[in-house]
Amino acid sequence: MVHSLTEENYLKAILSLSNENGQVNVNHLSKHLSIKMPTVTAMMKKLHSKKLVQYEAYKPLKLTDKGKKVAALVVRKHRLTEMFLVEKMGFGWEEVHDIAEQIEHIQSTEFFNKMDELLGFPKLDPHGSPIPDKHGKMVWKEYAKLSDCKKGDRVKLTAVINTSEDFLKLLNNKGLHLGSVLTIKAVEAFDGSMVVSYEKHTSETLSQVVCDRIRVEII
Amino acid sequence: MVHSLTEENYLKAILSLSNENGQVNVNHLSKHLSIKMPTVTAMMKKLHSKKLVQYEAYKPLKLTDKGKKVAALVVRKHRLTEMFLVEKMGFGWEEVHDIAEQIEHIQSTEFFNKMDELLGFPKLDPHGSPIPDKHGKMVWKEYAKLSDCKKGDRVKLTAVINTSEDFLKLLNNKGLHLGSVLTIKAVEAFDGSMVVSYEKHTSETLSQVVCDRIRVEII
DNA sequence: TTATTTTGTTAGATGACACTAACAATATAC
DNA sequence: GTATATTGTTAGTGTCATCTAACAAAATAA
Ligand SMILES: [Mn+2]
Ligand SMILES: [Mn+2]
Ligand SMILES: [Mn+2]
Ligand SMILES: [Mn+2]
Repeated sequence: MVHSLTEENYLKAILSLSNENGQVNVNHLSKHLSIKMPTVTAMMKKLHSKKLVQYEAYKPLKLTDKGKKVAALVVRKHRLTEMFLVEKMGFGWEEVHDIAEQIEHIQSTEFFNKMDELLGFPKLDPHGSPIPDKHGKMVWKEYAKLSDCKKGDRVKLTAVINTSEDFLKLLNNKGLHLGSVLTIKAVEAFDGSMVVSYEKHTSETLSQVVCDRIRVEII
Repeated sequence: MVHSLTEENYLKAILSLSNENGQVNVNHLSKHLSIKMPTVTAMMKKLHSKKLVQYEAYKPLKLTDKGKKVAALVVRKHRLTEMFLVEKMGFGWEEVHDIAEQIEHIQSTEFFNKMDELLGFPKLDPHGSPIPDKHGKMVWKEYAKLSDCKKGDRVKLTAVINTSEDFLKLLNNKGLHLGSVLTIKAVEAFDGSMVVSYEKHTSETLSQVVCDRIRVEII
């Protein structure tokens, strides 16, 4: 069966909210999608009747296995697209999310399989997030938040948890990218900001909001 | 202003019908799009109110200059996409139309400009049709129909007027492609079929329906 | 020139997806 | 444990793009 662009966006949103927050309710979803709650409720009933979502009034939302798979396959198309745009078309990692948000709804398995092949079957997208396989299987390697690290830690930047243009441009401006190796020189108790050094940068300050969205491997 | 996918498809259809048939009426459009006439009438009123189509009840349909430009820019996106799929992604010319039909509606000028650049600003798509420029300007070089040629003519295949998978597979099966140089050995008066030779093929028969859809340059 | 066929319009309905207003249930604060 | 705030549902509307049924105009044939 094929699903509408709208349905795909709802399913993807539920998957991503449940990955980051655990529970998902109508209100979260409503805010995340900028769609009013009554509309969300109506769509949940529809997706429930299609057996994509477990929905009971006033209870938290859950994807069924079927719904999880559909959502993961949309995520696959999104992340393959972002990778293709960066690796094969020369876009910056800060430019690709909005385009991928549209292309993820193209209906053509050959198109995405060709991307996959041309990219050499990548495991991660340009922001360090895992690309689900053809069956919707996704392996999330558990990384640490930069904001949870301590003074003196040496860490490698492995993923970013926000793909907005503004956030990624900030990282570009500071010369930070996936693979950057940082040393934490100080953690400010007052505002949670960190002073770090990496490559040619001997002392850069990152605010807590920024550190919260950066994932690292401690090395 | 931005136009819906549906509106874009109507505008493109009017442009392409007026290029091939001269006049366009509600009935043609209805058949071309497989959409019932009352729906087409309603959309013509809407596009008229947006000043994209000149519409008066019972009169033939005409694009305004504004409508022509919008339509041509959709055609540009379609043809750039087809070219990109063939040249950069390794698809066959028979596989790309349906994918391009979807991707032509992606909203991102940078995406299509990047394609254009990576392709080296091509003038023609994989089927020999001209790619409109950024302003919607399209130059149609006037080619002859193969079916209008005479016995003894030597011609170069320059374009195909149908991009259905079945038609292009037939050409693939006969080893015909853009650039093939054919010699017309016979024209059958009975059914309009032609016997031609080219490359390693000393004698192939092409039916009139096929010859009608092939454009050539006489050399 | 009248009859028939083809083409086009109007009217009314539907499904998908959004909204606001009003009310109801659940969670939190006092 | 009641009061308040938050979250969620129901009911009723609206827009977009589609449809069918019925009728009307224009083109074609007899
Ligand atoms: Mn993204
Ligand atoms: Mn999307
Ligand atoms: Mn095409
Ligand atoms: Mn299209």
